[in-house]
Amino acid sequence: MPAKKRGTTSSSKSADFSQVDVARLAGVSQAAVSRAFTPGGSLSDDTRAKVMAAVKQLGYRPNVIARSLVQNSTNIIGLVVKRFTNPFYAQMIQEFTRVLQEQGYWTLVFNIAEKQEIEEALPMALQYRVDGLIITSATLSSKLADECARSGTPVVSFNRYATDGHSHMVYCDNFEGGRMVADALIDAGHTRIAYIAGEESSSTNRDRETGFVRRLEERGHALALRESAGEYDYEMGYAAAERLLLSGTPRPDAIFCANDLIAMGALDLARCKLGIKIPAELSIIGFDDIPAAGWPSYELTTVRQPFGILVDTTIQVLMDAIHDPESEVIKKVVTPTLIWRGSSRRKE
Amino acid sequence: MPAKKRGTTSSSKSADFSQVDVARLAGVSQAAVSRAFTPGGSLSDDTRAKVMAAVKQLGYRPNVIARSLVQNSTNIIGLVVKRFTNPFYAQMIQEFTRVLQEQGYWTLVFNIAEKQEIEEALPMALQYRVDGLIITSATLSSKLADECARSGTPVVSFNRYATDGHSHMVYCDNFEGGRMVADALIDAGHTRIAYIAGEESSSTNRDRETGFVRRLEERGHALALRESAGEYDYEMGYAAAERLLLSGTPRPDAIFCANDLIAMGALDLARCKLGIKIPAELSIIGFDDIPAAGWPSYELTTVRQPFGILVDTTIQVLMDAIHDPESEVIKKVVTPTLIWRGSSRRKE
DNA sequence: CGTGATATTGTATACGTATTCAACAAAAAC
DNA sequence: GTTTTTGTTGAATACGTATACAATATCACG
Repeated sequence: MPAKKRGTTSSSKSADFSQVDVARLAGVSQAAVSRAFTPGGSLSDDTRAKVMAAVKQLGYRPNVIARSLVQNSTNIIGLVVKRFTNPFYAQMIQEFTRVLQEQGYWTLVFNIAEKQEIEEALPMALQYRVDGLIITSATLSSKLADECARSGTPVVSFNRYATDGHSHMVYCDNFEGGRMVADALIDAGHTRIAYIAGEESSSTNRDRETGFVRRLEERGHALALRESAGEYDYEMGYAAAERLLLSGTPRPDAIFCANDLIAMGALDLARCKLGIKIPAELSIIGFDDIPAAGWPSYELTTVRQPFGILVDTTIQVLMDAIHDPESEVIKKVVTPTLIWRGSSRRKE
Repeated sequence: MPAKKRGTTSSSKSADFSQVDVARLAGVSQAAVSRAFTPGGSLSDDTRAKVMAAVKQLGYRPNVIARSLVQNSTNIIGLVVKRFTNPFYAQMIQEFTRVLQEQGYWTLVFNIAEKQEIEEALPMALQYRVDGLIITSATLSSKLADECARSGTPVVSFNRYATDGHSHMVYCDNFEGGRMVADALIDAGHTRIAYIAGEESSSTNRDRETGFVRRLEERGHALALRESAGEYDYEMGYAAAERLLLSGTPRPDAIFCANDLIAMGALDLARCKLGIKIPAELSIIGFDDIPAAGWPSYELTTVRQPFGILVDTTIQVLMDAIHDPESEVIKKVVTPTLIWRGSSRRKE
């Protein structure tokens, strides 16, 4: 049992040892103990050994919070995510935490449901003095962006535009992805082409749709039908497809869906509930290339977001910004790839 | 531009204001500013107003790190997860961060790949002085558990046993879940029953399998075949099912898979590659009830882990432990439910 | 007006670390 | 042998906050 207790309230945590305790036991100064834990700290092998012996004997562990206070750097990155049922984002968190850890950073997750909740979560992240922020599925208000800039906290917007003048950006070329799908469907001979939107207010949806529709028009086609899922999830995609396919108008022969989950919902509805042959009677194309898109039950043609590259790039940009706070706004665009699978007809 | 700069190195962050700055501007003491941010702090309306005016003018934001240092409490919970491709765990993180936020806590994620990495990650969590720890998909070595206990950091093991004498536990009754599946398959008239294991070393796999096999034996049946996926993911399940179904021995008429992802892999292999009719020729049952299990393309019969309850219970246990550090080890077992769907035959 | 209770405020200190500065010792250079 | 360089060390201070304690000011009540 530790020889010393601190704190008076019963709810306080048990005693931890400080560098002072270690120093006393080792017969050196507190500064020496600190230097023993500082890479490149000036310390003789002799005292270092004495310190380490005392450290081991006490089971001392440095207090990162105290270090963060004096060094004004926490080694923590704030990751703001919108509530995700989408495997794409689950995979993202997975990947972000992993790569950040490799670089010696830890991830504090802020989970926001409503768009407006970011107004509360982000100030909290700043209060924790995170070294940097990654924002997915949300856009910073200019007021928030200013606060980040003022506190010197670099921000990278992931898969979103940011026009605030401070945030860096890394995103997939959604516009180009939409164009690819338009070309693919026209080339395959489709004539009644539909689109199912995801979350209407998201820039990803806007860009995918705009690229898609523009390219259709460039090649003399028009969008035959449009429906909105409202969210990027399976159930909403299923329901939207139902509205689309039972609307009474002539059935489309191809649907481009704003993401894979929506596409899988649409595919299941068409195939399982309406008995439509995929792709003979209806082509369906998604966006993201989540793992399930490649499963034999779906064989979903889709636009692959190279998320390994996206994540790595995002973290690289963030690291650069942390080490050079004065740098200009960086903007990296990653090009997606069309992955041909069995849910869409090929060129004849 | 802030009137004052701190730090000397070029890489230091921009100036933030401290309570001292606010106090000077408001013409009060630093303590008064602190009290203005302390709920129930003794302060007159007059000075409070002066403080708040200065706060607003400067754009002051409290430094949670400094507060954590003096209060010896960070309001951060460490969440240790094993690298997850499994949607079940993605959903968990989602849910944990959400509920913890509702309770005023933030989540620091530690992502470990290899079992042994926890030996590095966990001390780090302790260095950050987290108020509590939730451990999923891993077991604490007794050495680590001791360190947590010594530092007074409560630990809840999620869906794992912990015999270290300190960790609390919340888990689903996997043993009972296995029994349910055995009963369901026997009642439906199956005679050649197989099992595909997940990660062999996990207690979840062991319990599901043991419950399953024991119950089979109790009712006079034996396990006809056994194969191991090795991991809890789709690809491994697909491959394991291939080995199982092409092994040359008479084909099983039912397979219980250690989780849904494995089951979906097995189902896709059987149906799409081998052309086996599900459930007429082969019943498949999974475990977890992930969202995709209910999709019309799979209609997977499965054992539902009530993960909302699991998460809520875990956090409740953790909160209790934080507020009463001297409490005995708590162990909560949640009972799963069998969800009947189309991938398995019903009783005749 | 006096007295005690109460509310408000400031001073001083603590939390655990990193780091500057000066002191000193040892070694190297001459 | 002296001077210069280099390497080690401790004392002192700073980081930004919370809080115990003492010192007031305010008020109620007689």
